[in-house]
Amino acid sequence: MRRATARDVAETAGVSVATVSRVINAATGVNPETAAKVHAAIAELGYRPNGVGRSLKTASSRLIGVLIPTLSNPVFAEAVDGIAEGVADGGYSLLFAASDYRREAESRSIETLLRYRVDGLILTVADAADSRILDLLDTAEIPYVLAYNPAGAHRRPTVTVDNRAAGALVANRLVELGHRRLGMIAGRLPDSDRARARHQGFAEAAAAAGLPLPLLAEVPFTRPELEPVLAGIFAAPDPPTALFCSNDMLAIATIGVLTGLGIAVPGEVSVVGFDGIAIGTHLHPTLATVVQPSRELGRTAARQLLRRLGGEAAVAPVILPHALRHGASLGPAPKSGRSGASASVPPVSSPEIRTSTP
Amino acid sequence: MRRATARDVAETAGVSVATVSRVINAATGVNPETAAKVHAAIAELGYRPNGVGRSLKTASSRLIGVLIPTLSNPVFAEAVDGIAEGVADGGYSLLFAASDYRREAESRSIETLLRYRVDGLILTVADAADSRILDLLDTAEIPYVLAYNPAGAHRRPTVTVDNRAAGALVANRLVELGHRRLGMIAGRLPDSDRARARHQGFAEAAAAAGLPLPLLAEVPFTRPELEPVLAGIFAAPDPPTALFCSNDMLAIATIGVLTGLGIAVPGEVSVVGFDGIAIGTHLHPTLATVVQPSRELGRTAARQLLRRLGGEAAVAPVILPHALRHGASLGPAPKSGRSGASASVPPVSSPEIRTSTP
DNA sequence: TTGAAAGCGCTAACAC
DNA sequence: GTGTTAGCGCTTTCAA
Repeated sequence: MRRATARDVAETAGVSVATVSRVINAATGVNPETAAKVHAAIAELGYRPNGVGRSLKTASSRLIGVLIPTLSNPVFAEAVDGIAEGVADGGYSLLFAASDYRREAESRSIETLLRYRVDGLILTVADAADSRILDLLDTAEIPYVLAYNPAGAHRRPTVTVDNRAAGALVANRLVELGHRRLGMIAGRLPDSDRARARHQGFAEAAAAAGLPLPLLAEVPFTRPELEPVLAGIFAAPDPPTALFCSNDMLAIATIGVLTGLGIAVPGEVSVVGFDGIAIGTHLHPTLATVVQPSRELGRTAARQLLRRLGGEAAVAPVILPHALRHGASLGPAPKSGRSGASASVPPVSSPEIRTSTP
Repeated sequence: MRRATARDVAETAGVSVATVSRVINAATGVNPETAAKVHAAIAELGYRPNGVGRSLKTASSRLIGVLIPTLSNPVFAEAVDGIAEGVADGGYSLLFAASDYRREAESRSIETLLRYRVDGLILTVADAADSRILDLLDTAEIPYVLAYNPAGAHRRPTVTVDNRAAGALVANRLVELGHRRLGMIAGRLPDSDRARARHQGFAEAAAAAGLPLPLLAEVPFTRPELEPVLAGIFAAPDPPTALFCSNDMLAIATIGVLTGLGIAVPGEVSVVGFDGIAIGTHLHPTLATVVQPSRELGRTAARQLLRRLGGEAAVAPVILPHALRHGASLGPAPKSGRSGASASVPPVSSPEIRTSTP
């Protein structure tokens, strides 16, 4: 049976389609009796307004496009849950896509979302400062808000934390605990401006504390082969006593591999993650990490976008607070490491910055 | 600047809109030179076909609606990732909604998805056997495939595991380990037919082994208050020595609360979860659980739906294999429990069913 | 308060 | 191989 249209309703109710439209849209100026007839017809026919027809006419789809790297990382899943919450108030629905951290997929997915004529977009891209597709969105004046991507010279609207300060916070905390040889395990830096900002803050703070340049190992975001990487690092002389991982999933995998290699965490090496995924507190050892408020971040991004869609001019970046969560994966530098060099480490003091002030 | 339409492209290229449409849709029977002119015009104008117009004309949106309880549980996040993978091949996009386990939200969200004229739906509902909204979908002949919901007398297409057999598998394994007093912590049974099926299999197998009726505690799916529940259970005489939780998130929370109460896992009580979320193997203690292949489940649901959309008649339910994953949260029954009754437990043997044969 | 009619952007007959 | 045209379902002037 053909789906009922407004025209069918009109005929059944003995009115015109214009009146049906008015009733559906709760417009004023409809005789209550007429409205009742229309409602009766709607119920009788099981009529459901066709949003496609409406979109075509009104040039507004009530759709928000969402693009994130992957739902398999809880940090993004939680943010999307937050976005869904945030846009529901405005009566919007979510058109979803995942890029799997691939830049071509990023452009392709956004193109697809645009074909559906989404009213706006919420995106986590590889690099907010260097993105052809964002340039295109700017040119076409298509409203969007970034999530997680750092604010910067690009002046693009985003909701994020201060990744650089957070990276520095981790380095300073490690220094306080007596660590002198630091390392960072990160997803490929070109694929993540967040990871880059975290690394920058981390390296800068290490330098400021008079430490040697932290070791840096870049791995693919998807299915990273950590075993050879970590085995290599810890086979070399003077290995790091602390590793900062650019996200929690990586940190969890790192701890697993280290343990498998017979390297004690945090006895021989401390591990700190980033994101603060909920499960971290239940791990063994519990995961030390920088917590960012993902659900709130998603909600805020949604709110910002709706504001923009509501007519407000370009919205400013929002920097949400982050915090270092202590965990059992983080401990003091070993007194006698694999290289026994730690005896020469002088005590170091560093500013007590645990939480950013947004 | 107004968005370019096919008409603009036609004028720029000096052809008709019909030709533009043919070029866009890679139709045969277009002179290569003409096609080149059209492509040039498309590039010049930055034209992007309007999917809304197309949908209206073709009565097909190339949209799949997805409704799940929440993305905060990795079991669903992974499935959605799988769905996204699965529908991408067919050129479909995902319209996403979360019900937060609330039945009203379920109906409301599906109604919304239908307004967008999705071509089909992939859903996890509270109860597949008793759902007004599914009745409606059946009546309206709107293609859908359930995910996770058990197959049953309702004869609705679904992709799932044999939840009842899996529940029995857990009970039998517990019996093998000498447990005689079993308990189950579940999300509210009316809100989850999966949890009900798992409970049924669990209770049946316990009965078959001659055990007393397992204790059952139902808690809300969202932010369950486990502390008073568990404190109550373990303050009573003869508390269970093993708890089966209806999902991994609940199991993780349960272990946390038990530990906080000073009850050793698995020393005093064993805990087994359900879902097999990836992180489970990194927990402390590692989580014993029934693994279901979530990503594959999502992919399969997508494939089944596409098949249905491709013209095939009603698709049959698909039962994917499950497996019991051992973990440190599961151990033998304590020799001398809090009640010292275990000495009278006779040795029990049970069938060696570890994996279903789908 | 209600109706008639135009038209949003596209595709698909059908004609040439 | 290409153009003309009707119309998908809806909203929205404009008239009555």
